[in-house]
Amino acid sequence: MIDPAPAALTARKTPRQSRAKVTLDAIFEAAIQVLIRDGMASLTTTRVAERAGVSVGTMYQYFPNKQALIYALNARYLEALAERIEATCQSQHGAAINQMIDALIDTYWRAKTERAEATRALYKSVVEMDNDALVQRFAARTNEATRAMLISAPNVQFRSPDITHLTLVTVIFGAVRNVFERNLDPPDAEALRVELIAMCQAYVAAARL
Amino acid sequence: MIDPAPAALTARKTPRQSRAKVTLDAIFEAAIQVLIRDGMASLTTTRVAERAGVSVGTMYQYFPNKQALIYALNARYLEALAERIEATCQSQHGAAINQMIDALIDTYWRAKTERAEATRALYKSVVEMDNDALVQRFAARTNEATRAMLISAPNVQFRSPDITHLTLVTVIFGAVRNVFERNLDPPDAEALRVELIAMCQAYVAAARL
DNA sequence: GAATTATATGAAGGATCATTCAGCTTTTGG
DNA sequence: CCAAAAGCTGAATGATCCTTCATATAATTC
Repeated sequence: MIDPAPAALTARKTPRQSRAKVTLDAIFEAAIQVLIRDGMASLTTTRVAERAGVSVGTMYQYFPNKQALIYALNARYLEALAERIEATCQSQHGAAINQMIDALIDTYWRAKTERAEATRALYKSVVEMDNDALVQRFAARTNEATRAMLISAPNVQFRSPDITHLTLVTVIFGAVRNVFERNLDPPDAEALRVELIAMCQAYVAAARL
Repeated sequence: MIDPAPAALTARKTPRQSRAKVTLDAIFEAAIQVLIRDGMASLTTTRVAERAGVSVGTMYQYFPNKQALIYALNARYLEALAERIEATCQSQHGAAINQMIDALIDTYWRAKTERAEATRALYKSVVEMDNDALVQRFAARTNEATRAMLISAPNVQFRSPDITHLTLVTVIFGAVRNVFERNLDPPDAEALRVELIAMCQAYVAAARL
C-alpha cells in the first residue's frame, strides 16, 4: 500500500565530509526561508543556492532535481513530527484517557506553533508537490502510535475502538491544522485549544461502552 | 479587513453573446479537468485552451493572465459553496441545536463528496495560488451564517457563545476536509461522518450553561 | 607530498510557457 | 443587407529557469 520514495526523488549522494553536512543544512534552511518569503511558485534553484551561499551546481550534487529538494525537505519535517508524536504516545501509554487526549493535542499544537510560518510554508509545498505518498506514510505512522496509546487506557471499553480512534485522530489533526491555516489571533487560538480538548473528552465519555 | 479582488486578477471582460458564455464555461470546465488530471504544476494556458476547444487567445480575452483564471475558478466554487451553507443555515434557523449540527455537517459533507476529485484539485490550486483573501472572504461569510443559526437555537444558553461557535465551525470544517484529503474509503468515511455529528452534539451538551 | 576522492563553481544550453497582436469570422442591430 | 461590435485565431516573442559539465579547489589517504 505504502510506496517507498521514488528513485527520481532520492538524494544523489550523502555528504562524507563535515563541510558538506554544513552545506546541506544551509540548503535546507535556505529553501525554508525562500518558501516563507516568496512561496513555492517563486522558489528557484538559483534563489535557494544564493540564500544558502553556495552555487547552483552544489545543490545538484545532492539532489537530482528541484523536486527532490522539496521532497527531502518535507520528508525531514514529517520525520521529526512523527517522532515527537510517537514519543508522546509512548510516554502516555497506560495513562488516563483524558490525559492522553490532552497530551496528544498539546504535542501537535506545540509542533505547529513553534515555527508557525515555516510549518505553513512547508505544508503548502507538500500540497503543491502532490506528494501523497509522503503524507500517507506519516499518517500510517502516527495512526499506529496513537492507536496503541488509546487502547492502552485502563478502565475504558469503547463500543468500536477503531472508529473512535479514527475519529479522534481525524478531528484533532484536522481542527488544529485549520486553526493555523485560518491564522486565528492568539487569544482565540488558545481558547480553541482548550475547547478542542473538552470536545474530545466529551466525545470519549459518550463513546464508552 | 477583507480586501476585494485585486485588479490584476479580475476578469477582462464579460461575455455579451451566448456563444461567449459557452466558451467561458468550457474554459472553466477544462481548467478543472486539467487540474484533476495533471495538477497545478502542469496546467498551462495552452493545455486548458486545447481541452476547452478554443485557442489561447480566446482565454486572454476574458482573463488578463493565468492567475486570474485560477482565481476566478476558485471564486466561483467558493461562491457556490457559501451559498449552499447559507441556505442550510437559514433553513435551520430556530431549529433544535442537534438538528442544526446534523444539517451543517451534512451540507458541507455533501458538497465535498459530490465532485470529490474536483474539490481536491481546486483546493490544491487555492493553496498554491496563495490566495488567502479569497478563503478569508469565504470564511467570513460562512462564519456570519453559522453564527446567526446557532444563536437562534431555542432553549440553549452557552457559557461563551462565540467560542463555542468558533470551535464548532473550526472542528467541523477541519475534520471534513481532513477526511477528503486522507481519502478514506467510503465505509470509514461514513462512520466518521456519524461520529463527527455525535462528537459535536456531545460538545454542545457539555458547553451549555 | 602525491594521488585520490570529495566538494564546489557558474556560464551556457535548451526547454517550457505565458502573453501579445494583427488579421479573420460570426453575430447583432438597424 | 451592411456596418459595427463581439468573438476567435495561433504563430511569434521573450522571459524564466532548470540542469549540465568542464574546471577548480579542498580534504583525505597512504
